[in-house]
Amino acid sequence: MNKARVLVVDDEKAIADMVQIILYKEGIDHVDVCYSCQEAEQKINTGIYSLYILDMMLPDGTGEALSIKVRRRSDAPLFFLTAKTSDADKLVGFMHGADDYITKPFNPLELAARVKVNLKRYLAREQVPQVYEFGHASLDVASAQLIIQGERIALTEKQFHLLHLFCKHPNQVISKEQIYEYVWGYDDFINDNTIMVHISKLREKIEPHPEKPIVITTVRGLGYRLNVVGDRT
Amino acid sequence: MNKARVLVVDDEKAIADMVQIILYKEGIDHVDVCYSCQEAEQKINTGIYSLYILDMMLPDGTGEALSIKVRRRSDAPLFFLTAKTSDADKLVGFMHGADDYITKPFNPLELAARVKVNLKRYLAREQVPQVYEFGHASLDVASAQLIIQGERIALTEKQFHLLHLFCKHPNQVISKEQIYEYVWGYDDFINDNTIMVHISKLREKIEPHPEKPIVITTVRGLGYRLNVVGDRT
DNA sequence: CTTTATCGTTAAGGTTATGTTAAGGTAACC
DNA sequence: GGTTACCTTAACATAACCTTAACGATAAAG
Repeated sequence: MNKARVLVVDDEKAIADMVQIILYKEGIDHVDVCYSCQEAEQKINTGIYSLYILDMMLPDGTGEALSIKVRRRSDAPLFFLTAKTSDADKLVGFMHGADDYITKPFNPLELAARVKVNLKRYLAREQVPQVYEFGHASLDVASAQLIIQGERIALTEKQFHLLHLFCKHPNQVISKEQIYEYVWGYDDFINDNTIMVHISKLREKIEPHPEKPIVITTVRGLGYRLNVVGDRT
Repeated sequence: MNKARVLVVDDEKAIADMVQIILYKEGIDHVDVCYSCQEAEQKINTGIYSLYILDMMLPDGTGEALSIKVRRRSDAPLFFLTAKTSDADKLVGFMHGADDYITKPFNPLELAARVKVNLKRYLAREQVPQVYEFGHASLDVASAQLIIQGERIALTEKQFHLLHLFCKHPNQVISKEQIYEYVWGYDDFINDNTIMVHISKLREKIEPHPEKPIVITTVRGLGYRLNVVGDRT
């Protein structure tokens, strides 16, 4: 939700700013506001937004006209803001292009709830399968499998958790205490050696030459490190 | 839109029937109506609906409880009907599971518009396959039958839901908790072993060599996985 | 209303993969 | 060269899993 970007267009500054504040309180940091169609069109053309809130009546155009431009750039959810006086017949037409509509004056909590529902649904759709790349291999988290040259290799539970931990913190030295805490949990004490054995078994699967590890290297006295070249964390 | 099926649950017969008529006028022919949770649960479990409209307060339960059961079977849009007196704080919580909420008394045109918007979006993205293919077999969802080399094999209810869950998330490790939640639900506690027995019986039907499973493989300590690509474990 | 069949669950016994331990070995650092 | 930290192999114990069979509930058939 935090990476979502919302555009609010309303010529009444008080309302536009209020919407911004409401959404900000809901943890949506990027809320852009503008007060005219002209301004709005430029921003719409960037296509970076995950949700649009458009007033129906603007001094230099209509929200409906704007919505058409939005739909050319994006299929993100689109809300209309409308005065309560507008007759209901119109709303059916408006809803054709919109995902929701809010009548003024509106309940801030309702607005927030509707925005969040739509954002969640929209953002969920673009979630990609989580795959970490490192060196010549990659880890498919969903299936708990290693992928090396297209071949899928099974991992045991401990091996998977171990590798998953490394993938979450690439190029970082991870101490045995951290490993122990993440993979085994707080309660039990286990032998140092247990970790080493598991590292060893893991290296058999991911290292081209397990006797000379380059993917997971040991850092004496500190821990282990997963080496990733093109690191995008 | 004509193939859409909508379920309306409200103990006030007048309202439920009115909703049915409104939607009928909009060209939605299949609108099922029921007046209690008990009735509703049976219909929900069929999972055939493309949209749900649930009253919050029912004589034998809450709409929220029903929504949980809906979400186990379907990700179709879900509306809440609520009395206007309900304070707005609650609505935020309710909206977590819902896609929209309507306050009574409601504007028929608004209801129709909201339903159509959500149906359109859902049906457009849906393309829920009626038949899932995996390995040498496939699952026909409509008839709850396995198809192996043209031969149709019956599945029991639990076997079907189990396999359906796997088909929805191919190549993903599914934990016993997830299986339990989807197939059995929150209410009861069941033995781990129950799941194993059902997996076993399912394997008898779909595996070429049940003693050496390749379609549904177990991932020790994590769960089970349906393998749809030609990979071995 | 009784019988039959089906299905889901439980219990028991067997199997195996997996994590751990222990022991001998190797590389790094002073 | 001695000490420390780490690596690897193989054996072992066991938790996790699989299967069979029996039981009880529920629905269908007689």
